[in-house]
Amino acid sequence: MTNKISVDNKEIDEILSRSIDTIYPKKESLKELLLSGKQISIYVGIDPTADYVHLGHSTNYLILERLHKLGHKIIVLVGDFTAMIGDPSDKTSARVQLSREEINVNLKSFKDQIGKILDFENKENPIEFKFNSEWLSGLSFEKIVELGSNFTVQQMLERDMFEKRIKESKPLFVSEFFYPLLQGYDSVALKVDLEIGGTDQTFNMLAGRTLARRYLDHEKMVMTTTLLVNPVTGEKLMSKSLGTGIGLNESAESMFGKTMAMTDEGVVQTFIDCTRLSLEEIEEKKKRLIAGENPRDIKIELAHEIVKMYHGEEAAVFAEESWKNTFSKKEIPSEVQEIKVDVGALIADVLVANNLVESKSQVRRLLEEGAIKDLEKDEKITDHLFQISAPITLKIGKKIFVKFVV
RNA sequence: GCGUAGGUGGCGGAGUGGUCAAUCGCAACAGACUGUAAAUCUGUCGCCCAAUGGGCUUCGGGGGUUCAAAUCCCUCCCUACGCACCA
Repeated sequence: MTNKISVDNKEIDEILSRSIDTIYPKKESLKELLLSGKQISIYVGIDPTADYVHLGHSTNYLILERLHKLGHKIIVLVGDFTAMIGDPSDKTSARVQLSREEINVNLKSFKDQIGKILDFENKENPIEFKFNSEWLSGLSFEKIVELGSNFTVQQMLERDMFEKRIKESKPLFVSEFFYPLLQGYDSVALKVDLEIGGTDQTFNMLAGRTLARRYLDHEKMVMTTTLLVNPVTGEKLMSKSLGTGIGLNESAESMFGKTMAMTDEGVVQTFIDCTRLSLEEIEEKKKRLIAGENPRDIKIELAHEIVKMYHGEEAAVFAEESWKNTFSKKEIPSEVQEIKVDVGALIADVLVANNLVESKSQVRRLLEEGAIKDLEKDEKITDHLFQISAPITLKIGKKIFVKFVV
């Protein structure tokens, strides 16, 4: 296959700097390779246990999109084998062995979400999918021992994460040492030229670099991308556990709302990492912020841009309108989920039955705190025996809106 | 294998027979203030019950002692540290 490779200097420079933390061995080497006109192969790994992809992940895919457009070969590696081993640091969760079907379901969900960024339908330069169980499940113990001889325990222990756990007298399992070995071996099996991942993957990706050199005498480069963090506090902006992650499969409204709820300090970085706007355009926004423009308005533009990427311009306009009406003008949202209930149903029962609130105790607290409001009458509901006898639109807490019809 | 210290709610970490649904911190949730931002202040934070009260299930698993156990005993599992081992 002879694909035409673009060597657009400006584009390549941007790929090499935008959202990039470090390039190994160095930026110049990769630049040289990209300018050579040769097609290179690039891979990213994904975890098949999760069908949840968030905005933080999108950074890598936006870079891949650019490389793909230049004509390079993209490989998505599904870590079905590594996922099967499970994360030993989280002993509470059982080590799940996913069936091929479950993996396929997650994979489809992944494609639906990432398909908004990467062109999976491209026939001329198709994006390839691989599963690492293909080569990892057949590895002999001998081979694994041999792989292990490429690294020292000291190297492993230097990892921050391990060092920290030793210092804190927390368990560190031998199996955790296998991770970099197996992930590194993926690079050997795939014979790729470049791997892209977040900075948290640095060690594993570099292990692959070592192994590719040993076994293939091949220089595999590594590109680490910055994680979305609050530049002031250093806290992760996209954290599933903190509930701040914005999933790519969320509705336009929810995506818009969550973006607006994001801290101001991360706006510019999010533009850089999660949108396709040019750096010049982003620079403009930054100037406006410095000039003292209300960050909220820049954030609205960000939210609009993000929603547009995943739901289209029309939905973005609508979501923006809807957000402004609901939260700035305090109007009743134009689109509210409707739930049909029986006449006389108790409010607590209904809210719990529809998973809007996790327990009746929680409903009771919300009622006591004045967090549940009848939007049409504009009054708080505090009676725990409140019965729904006529259609009613409720606001529960800050962001749940629901209409009950009888 | 031996010894020592441990295993408590989403996390960290108190509590060592009744006053413990379990101090406190973080996270989370709600209210106020706002821009559904941040910061700040206030409150909530196992589940269930027409309920200033009552019931149920929790403190690694199982069994026991007691009117009463997170707290005592037995047993099993798990972790850290030290000793031993180190082909």
